[in-house]
Amino acid sequence: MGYKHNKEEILDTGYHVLRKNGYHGVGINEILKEAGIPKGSFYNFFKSKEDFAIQVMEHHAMDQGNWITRFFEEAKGTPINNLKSFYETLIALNESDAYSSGCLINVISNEVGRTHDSIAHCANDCFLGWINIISREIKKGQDAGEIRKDYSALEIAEYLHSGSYGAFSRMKVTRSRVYLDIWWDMSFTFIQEQ
Amino acid sequence: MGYKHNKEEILDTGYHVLRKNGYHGVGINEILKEAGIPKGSFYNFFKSKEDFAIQVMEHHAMDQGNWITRFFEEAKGTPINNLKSFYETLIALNESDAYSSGCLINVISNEVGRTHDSIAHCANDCFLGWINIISREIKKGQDAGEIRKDYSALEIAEYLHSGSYGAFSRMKVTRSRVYLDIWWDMSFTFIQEQ
DNA sequence: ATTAAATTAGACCAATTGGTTTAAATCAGA
DNA sequence: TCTGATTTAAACCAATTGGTCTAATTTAAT
Repeated sequence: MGYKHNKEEILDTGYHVLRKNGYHGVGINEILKEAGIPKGSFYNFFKSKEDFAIQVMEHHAMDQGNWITRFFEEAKGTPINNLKSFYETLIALNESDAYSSGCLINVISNEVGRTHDSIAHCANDCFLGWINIISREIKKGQDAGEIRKDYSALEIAEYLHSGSYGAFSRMKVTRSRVYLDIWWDMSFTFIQEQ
Repeated sequence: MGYKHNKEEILDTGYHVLRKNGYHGVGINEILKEAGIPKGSFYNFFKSKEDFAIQVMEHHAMDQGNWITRFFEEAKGTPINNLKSFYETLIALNESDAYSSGCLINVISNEVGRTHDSIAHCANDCFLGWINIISREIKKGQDAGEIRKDYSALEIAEYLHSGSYGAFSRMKVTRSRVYLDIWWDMSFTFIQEQ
């Protein structure tokens, strides 16, 4: 049967609350209330708030990583078209909260990346995981002659990652996807084989 | 003679402290201690912490805007080379704190852009100011035949802004400029006239 | 020199912070 | 069914949070 509460659901609540409020923007008590668990359970599962945040990040990174992998597995188009629709989907996902939140890892790492080494390190690991998956599809695009080869697949993946994250940050202050769309259009023009 | 303390020096301290710790990562008392002013003076100058943060952001945006303007005025090269050395300088500026902080406006807006509308709005205004200055140099580059013309100067400026900010976020979690360098190299390859 | 406004100083406040503690309840395995 | 570990529950803690308040001091203008 198991106990009343389990880590997964606390991590899930944590994802939503931290993404919206950031790390210092929300207290443990509010997370507890939101998740409907007592404080004793929380400190039974997590040794500190920082530990909690890291586990939330890792959990989300895994979920998201699986989602990206599946996306490319199931995608029916050519590599560059799959990449285009991947980012289009990623952008569209932000409509649900009026383009106000952005990526959990980006929010947290920008906030406390300087003061919490372990969180900065964890964030980078999360990013690298996603970037590696995406770079494989880029490699396919290069092999198919769709994507330019003067930069490596990994470099292009890093480049797309940086670009999209900057545009996501801009999305957050404008509450609109227009800069993401500019980024998307220009990026895919730039990386295609001439 | 004026009173003992003035707003400028409090705003200056605020810039450094907020850039390092974020908005919720530092309390007013610590800012007060750092700036060496009593609480009464603070609430005489600023009506709230949020008001303070906004004024810090605006003050920094103006300083930085003047610096960018002067940079291009004094730059001796062709437009695209001026832009290259501008971003190179911007990146190099982050060596002093081991690439751990990044841009104040980016940090604050990512942290509380969702929960503090006025801060999000202010951040966007700050960005637009800088982007406009940069886009004028891009326009010169287009007129000189150095920069591609299939996107407007403003679009390219927005694109460079997003890209660099994403790379700055990555800088923060890796404590290194490598992704900024990748971004720099690729971006200038992409935007140059073919 | 007088005055009113601005500034300085810091004690004070209720609310909240992350975290600890203790005890009861619940579980899986022998 | 007994046992030891895990989980639940919430009272409790010192420290800190953003902010208020009052009084003293300093300033610039009259």
